[in-house]
Amino acid sequence: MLNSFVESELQAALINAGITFADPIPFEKPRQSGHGHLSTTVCMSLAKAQKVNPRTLAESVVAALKLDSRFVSDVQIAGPGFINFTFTPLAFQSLLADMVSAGSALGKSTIGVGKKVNVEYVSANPTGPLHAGHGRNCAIGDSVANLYASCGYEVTREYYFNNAGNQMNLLAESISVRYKQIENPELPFPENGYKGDYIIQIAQELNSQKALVGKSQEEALQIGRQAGEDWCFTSIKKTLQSLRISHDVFFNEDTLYSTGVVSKTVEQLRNAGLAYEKDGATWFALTKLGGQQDKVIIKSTGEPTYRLPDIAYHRNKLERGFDVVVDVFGSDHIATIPDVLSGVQALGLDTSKVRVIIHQMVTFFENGEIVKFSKRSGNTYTLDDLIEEVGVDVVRFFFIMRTAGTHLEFDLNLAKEEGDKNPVFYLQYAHARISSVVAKAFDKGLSVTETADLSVLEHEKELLLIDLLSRVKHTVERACESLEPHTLAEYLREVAAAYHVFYHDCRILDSGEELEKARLLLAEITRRVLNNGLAILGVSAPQKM
RNA sequence: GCGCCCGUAGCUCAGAUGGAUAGAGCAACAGCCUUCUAAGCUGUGGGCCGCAGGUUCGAGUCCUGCCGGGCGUACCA
Repeated sequence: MLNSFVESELQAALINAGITFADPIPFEKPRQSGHGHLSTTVCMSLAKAQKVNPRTLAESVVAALKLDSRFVSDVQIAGPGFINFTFTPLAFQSLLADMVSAGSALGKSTIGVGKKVNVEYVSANPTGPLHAGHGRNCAIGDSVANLYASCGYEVTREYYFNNAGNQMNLLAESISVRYKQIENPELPFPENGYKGDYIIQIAQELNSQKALVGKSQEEALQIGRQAGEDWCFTSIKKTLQSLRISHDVFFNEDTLYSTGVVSKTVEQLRNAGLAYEKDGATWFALTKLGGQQDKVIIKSTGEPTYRLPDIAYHRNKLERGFDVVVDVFGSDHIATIPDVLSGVQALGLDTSKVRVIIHQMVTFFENGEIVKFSKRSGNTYTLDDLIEEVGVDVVRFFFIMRTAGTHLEFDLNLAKEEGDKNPVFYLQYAHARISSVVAKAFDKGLSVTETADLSVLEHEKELLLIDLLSRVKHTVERACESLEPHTLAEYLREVAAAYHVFYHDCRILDSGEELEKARLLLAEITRRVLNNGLAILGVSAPQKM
């Protein structure tokens, strides 16, 4: 980035002025072109502590500033105390040269090297196919995992497979009734049972295999339950596969019981005086930990509530030695997080390693109308349906392009539009355009030459593009650290826009022997940035469109 | 009631750690292809950044209180 030409010099100048400034120096890109290429507000933010006028401080800093005039052509103090820098084309060319020599490491960071991160996402209950709304969790989680990988972390992608608990009983019950209804259609279906057609399908399969013949009710439920779990697991995995998502670990909830982690956890909470019996249930004394109210962790029926296995599961993840443990949850799970973290902390584990992404819900719109989906009504709009309708690239991009904290309006009409209105195509088109030029250059015997003379790149649009491209690593790091993949999507849109402008104003092929090579290389670097970025978002980068 | 999230252009949304005249896409209007992909580019119009205080040299951004919407607030997950 352009910062690199002035950052250490500014530090030195500040020290020279008797000021030690531990934080990184704040830089920003001025909105107005008259304010140079880069700006710093460091004098304004330091002025108060130093009890000096910010402009005066800026003047003494600038006076002490020893900059390389090959790279920096102008330094101005402006407004209340901004220092604005203008750079020479050589500075930009040098940034581009760095990106060329970075090779396959372009846009990759090393901030996570040697660290292990676990990203848990999707984690939908195996009680049915993934529905369209699940797509947001899938896309966010997978992109975050990709971001961590791009930053050098060793990433474990994990799916918490909730195959124990009440909802599985309900699944078994639903299948069992559908099975019996084959003989006796009048039999009432459980009011809160899973009403989707897939339940009928599973029941019919069991029937055709005669799997329940001669079985007791209890055995039948068990078989139905397993059949349901298997069906859902297969269905979910298939959907994830078409979304280009592959988990390293499917963590089965029931192993928390079979390995005794759950009972051990209850025991520890009891010993710590944080669990007690009341009304036949076991309660978690959250009020002792600053919570609003105590919560049940084992029901009077003897079954645990979701909190207990969740605590045990987080304990398990932390004990596996991850430096960072990321959870991706929908906002409907928001209440559980503080409870679980309190529990984990009470067990003596370091919860500062846990980072939670909470995304808001998704509303699907079509023809200006809200489309309502109810998993249990049978009128299920599945993620498969959505993928089939709009394509994987659109699904992944639409779910990632907004900040997780806001409600997402998924415009199905826009998503289905295969043209300029659709924001995904804007990015892909830029990539395809570059690929096309590179291919065309190849046809005329010209290939991308990494040793091209970059000194011919002086056009304003070329410099703007280079400036933007040089921010790729920083953007990836920031998106990763803030767990906000949408900032990468936004960045890529800017890159595509800057390329389109460059492409429009600066002819590449036949622009002159040296210029042609240099511009072709610039285009290729842009292509790599787009390609890598799209890969992080799980979107394909087509050669042709 | 309480907790968390969100209120920015007609619509959908961006707005780095507080910075200079608040941005993009869509929609509307007007231009640009005998030349590398017009799925592109350029221009015009469009705003009490929910409201009211506060902190600050400076607030869309931080604090408080309202108003409006969402999600929670289970011996469901």
